[in-house]
Amino acid sequence: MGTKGEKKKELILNTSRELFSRHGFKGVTMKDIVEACDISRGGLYLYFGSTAEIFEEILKNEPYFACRNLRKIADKDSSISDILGMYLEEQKREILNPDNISFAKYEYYMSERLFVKQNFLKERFDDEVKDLSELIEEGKQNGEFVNDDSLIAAKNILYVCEGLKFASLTTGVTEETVNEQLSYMWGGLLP
Amino acid sequence: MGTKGEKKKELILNTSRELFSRHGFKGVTMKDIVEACDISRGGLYLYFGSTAEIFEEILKNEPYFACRNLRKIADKDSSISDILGMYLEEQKREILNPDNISFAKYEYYMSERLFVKQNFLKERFDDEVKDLSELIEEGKQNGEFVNDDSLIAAKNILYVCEGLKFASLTTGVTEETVNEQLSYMWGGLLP
Amino acid sequence: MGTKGEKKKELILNTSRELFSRHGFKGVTMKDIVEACDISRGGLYLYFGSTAEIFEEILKNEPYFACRNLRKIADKDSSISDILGMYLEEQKREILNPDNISFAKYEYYMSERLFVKQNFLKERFDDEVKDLSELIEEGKQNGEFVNDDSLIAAKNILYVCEGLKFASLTTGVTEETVNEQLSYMWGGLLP
Amino acid sequence: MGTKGEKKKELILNTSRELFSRHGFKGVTMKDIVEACDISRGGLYLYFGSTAEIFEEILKNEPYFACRNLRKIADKDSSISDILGMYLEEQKREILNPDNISFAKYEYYMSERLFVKQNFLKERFDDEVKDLSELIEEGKQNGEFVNDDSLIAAKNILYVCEGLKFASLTTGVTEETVNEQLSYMWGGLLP
DNA sequence: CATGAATGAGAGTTCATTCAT
DNA sequence: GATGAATGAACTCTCATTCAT
Repeated sequence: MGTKGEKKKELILNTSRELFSRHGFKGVTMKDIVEACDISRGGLYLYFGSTAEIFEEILKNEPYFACRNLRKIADKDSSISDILGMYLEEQKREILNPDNISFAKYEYYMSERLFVKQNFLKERFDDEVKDLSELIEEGKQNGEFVNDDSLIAAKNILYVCEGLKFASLTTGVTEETVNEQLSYMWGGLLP
Repeated sequence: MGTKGEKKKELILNTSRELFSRHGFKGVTMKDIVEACDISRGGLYLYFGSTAEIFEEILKNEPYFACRNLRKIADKDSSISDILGMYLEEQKREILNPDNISFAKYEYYMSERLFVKQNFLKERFDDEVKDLSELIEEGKQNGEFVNDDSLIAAKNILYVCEGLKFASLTTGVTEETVNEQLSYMWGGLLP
Repeated sequence: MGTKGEKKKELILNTSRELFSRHGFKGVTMKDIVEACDISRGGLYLYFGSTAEIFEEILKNEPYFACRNLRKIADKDSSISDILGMYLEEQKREILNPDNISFAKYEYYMSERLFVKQNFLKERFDDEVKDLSELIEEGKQNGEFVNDDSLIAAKNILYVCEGLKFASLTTGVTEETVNEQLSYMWGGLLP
Repeated sequence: MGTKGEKKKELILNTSRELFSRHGFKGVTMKDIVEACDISRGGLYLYFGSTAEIFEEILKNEPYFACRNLRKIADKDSSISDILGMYLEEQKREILNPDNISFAKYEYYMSERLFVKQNFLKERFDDEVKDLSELIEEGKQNGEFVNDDSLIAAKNILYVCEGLKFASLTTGVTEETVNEQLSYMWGGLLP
């Protein structure tokens, strides 16, 4: 169990996550958080000094790496294709639903100009590439997939998804377009 | 020659572009622009009603490297592959040397996401898709390329490039990574 | 025919009257007038220095005194009751339709604190009282009306109408209420 | 005793009332109030969001002299006529000695006319009509008064008084005029 | 620890008024 | 005369942040 202080911190983080997902990073003020949490202004400042601080904390706590997690929850007898299919389904969901903290995340890194060689986003991305490429490699080993370089293929999938996510925010994408693209990538892996 | 009003507008746009490049979209206020342009508060409002309005105007004026233009400047005896190669070279250049205002652009679309739907970005993107798919289709007709659906392939190229551009600003990408991805896409088109 | 200058002045006054009727006195700015007249800012200032100046000019030009005018346009064989009936009809119309310059007029005198012994409004009101009382007196002479003091009766009618006009702006009045009140006053005059 | 917040609110209302009385409704800005109260800009907004809000609150707090109250303080053996007489005396007093804030009140309702519909003024007026008509009805029952419809008669009295109050601020009214009108209305009730 | 009233800097916006052309 | 771009003062409103209780 957590102390009272930990519980309040928890409350702040959970509530703020909801707000950031809905309104983006810059769209949430300390005042908004105070009101949504129904705590006092001073109370919030006891735990966090700014929205950026809260946001960073949220990002650290984010359960990331859908690919690795997927393998854990997948049935014993799921094929690699099954797992990749589930992964792409999840990506599709994220692309089509813009009320997602990942957009606030991008916004945050854009506006704060936190472009550093080894930043948080990069770590996550690299992890994701690694695990996805291992998945594909495995599929290649057991004959499900055919491709030259699993690492490049994995990156390709992630870049396309990234591009689609951005497009979904700017120009909009239809579900059909997403399906087409996912199928196209899929086609590049099959024999 | 431009009228006095046009010159003032020009001044505002150029100065603002500089500011947005340096401080991002949300980092620039109407007041900042007024001061940087050394004009009066009211004077600015004669031309633009908000930073968003100014920013959109700047984006509209940004030169972009259309596929269509390439065909015009290409040699008579260039093959379709040559032209596509040039196009991808240009994309690579853009990915690896992002203009400073690109930061602000992504930031803008991330944070303003609820307000944009039918915009000029979409138009531009659709044009680009159309031209690129026609190019690929032509390559298919004359046997240079092999692919099922030129439209989907064109979109794929553009989404990957978008993903790479975005990544270049957030996580960073090496030239090698860009090369790999462009080759990978290229591979998907060849017989 | 008027000179060019007089025509422009005319244009300004007519257009402004429309605006004041719709938006009240304080609801109209010099800018509004400039735009509605489609003239230049400087042009307006050549003729009038402020909205108050324009408004005063409009009030001066107002064709007032409905009672006296009514008698002129009434049929030869109209009875006094007929004329009074028409007069009250007109009052009713003004009470129920708040898009009327008379409200702007009150607003103006309220906000400008132009309460002077012998002001414009007082003159008009006194004229109205005089003519209306003469009308009633005439009705009394020819046996249509019965009342003690025509002057007091005339004032009564005007004060009730004033009260109703104000109520129409603040609490609202139904047509039924207006009818009741007009009938009630009418009843006080009949034998 | 009042809480600290209530005291501050009190301070704001009292100070604003003074300002509105002196400068009218439109003549007072939030800034003026802030300065007069010697509080911070933000501090004022904690309590009220606009001058209109403050003004409405002031009007709500204004004591008014209800017919109902009169009956309570009247002698046991006062006749209905006595009570009505007292009521009209009070009205006369109000007409001839308008509070300074009355200017602002009329100005407010004149200029804000589009935004008000169901408001407390209406409630108050309706209450007053009800009580006054009951009084008259009672007088009719016991033979003191003779009239067709007590409700209409009550409204008539109130509209005349309203008209007189308004006139007292714009064109001015003499005590004699008020007396005449009150007598005239009185005459309409007597047998 | 916790509160929430209070602060004050600063952003946005409007408009009367001027003045070079 | 006529124009309309330009000015700048003034006002509204919001928020991060502090601090007495």
